[in-house]
Amino acid sequence: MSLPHAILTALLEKPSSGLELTRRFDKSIGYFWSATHQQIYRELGKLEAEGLIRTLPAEQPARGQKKRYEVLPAGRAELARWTAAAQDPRAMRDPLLLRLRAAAVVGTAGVEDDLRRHLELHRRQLAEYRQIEQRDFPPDRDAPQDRLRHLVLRAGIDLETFWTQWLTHALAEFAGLPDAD
Amino acid sequence: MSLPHAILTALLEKPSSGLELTRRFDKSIGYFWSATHQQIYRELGKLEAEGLIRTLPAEQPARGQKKRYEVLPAGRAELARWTAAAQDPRAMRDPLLLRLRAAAVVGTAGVEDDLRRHLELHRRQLAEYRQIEQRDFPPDRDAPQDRLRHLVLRAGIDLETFWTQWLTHALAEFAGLPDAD
DNA sequence: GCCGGTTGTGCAACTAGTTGCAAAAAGGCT
DNA sequence: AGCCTTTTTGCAACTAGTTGCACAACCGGC
Repeated sequence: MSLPHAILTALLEKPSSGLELTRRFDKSIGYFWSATHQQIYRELGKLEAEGLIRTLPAEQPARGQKKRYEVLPAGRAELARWTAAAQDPRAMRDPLLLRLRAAAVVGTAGVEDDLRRHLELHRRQLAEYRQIEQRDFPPDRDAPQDRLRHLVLRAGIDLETFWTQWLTHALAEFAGLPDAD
Repeated sequence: MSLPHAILTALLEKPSSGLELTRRFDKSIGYFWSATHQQIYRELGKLEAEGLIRTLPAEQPARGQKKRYEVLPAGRAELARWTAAAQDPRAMRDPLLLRLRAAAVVGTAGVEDDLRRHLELHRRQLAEYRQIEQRDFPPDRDAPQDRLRHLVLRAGIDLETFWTQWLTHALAEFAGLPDAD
């Protein structure tokens, strides 16, 4: 039940059309909660039907026409409610770790290359986060909103750092393993 | 498409009934790929229909009767194929980080308590992993299977370590924030 | 010998997320 | 004006995961 709240957050940060939201879910918010444009359009429809958001009037509404949405008071209230409510951490599901478990049983052939590829991807993501940090969070700014957002970005940075380190370690381990069958 | 392969891996490690699998998905494999018993039973049916696993004969099959499954050669081949195939890392989705983004907009009321709760949960999980490490991976054992499984466990340990550190840092940050509204 | 809890299996209906495709509008080209 | 491409929105059908419940067997106590 997080997608609607991700959208409410994004719209509160800045009212947007479906496509603009889609773009923003490819970065920023999307780094922590990814979504495709179909999910977004469908959810926008639901949220509007529930009275949590509305389209900004302005232009005539027609197919292929930009519709900009903004959050209504009820939407903000719902987001505040959800934010304050306790939630259990979601169960982990990581295909890569699963694959290594499988490789322990059926052999490691082919895995190493993909580990290298993943390492490269995580390095890239880490570099991107670091760039954002430099751009958006210079040392002097510390309004509460900035500190919270910086905290979230920090989690991203530290997670990518973990993956690059772990993958490096894993590849070193593979180098010491007998040949894959 | 990972659940069937998680099950194949578990069954190769040890042939089991549906319930035994369910129990093992509450620990071990389940730490990296969680699944409910309904998912498991359904998938066992599919895998059997596809000829990747079969029930061990032995007892008479009846409702409420333990059925033990084992992996057939086709199943092992499919698992090897999947293990070797390249896969993209899955997009991140973390409700907690999303909540902090939302909190930056609608206020931090109520979040802090839940952060503390999460910290406690992650600490517990970390302690459990460490115990497993001590029990299953004494310093001298280093068969390739053990090294791979240890590597996976290490990822779990490092991830939980990251979360406890990050949550600790987050709570410290909260302490320095103006009062939540 | 049957009664009630536990064990083991499973169906049905639901929510969440993905994939493939298409249609309306806008803008450029000639 | 007519055509082509890109932008923006959206439907439909699918796969994956969750929730709630049901039903049979088995196991103990009385």
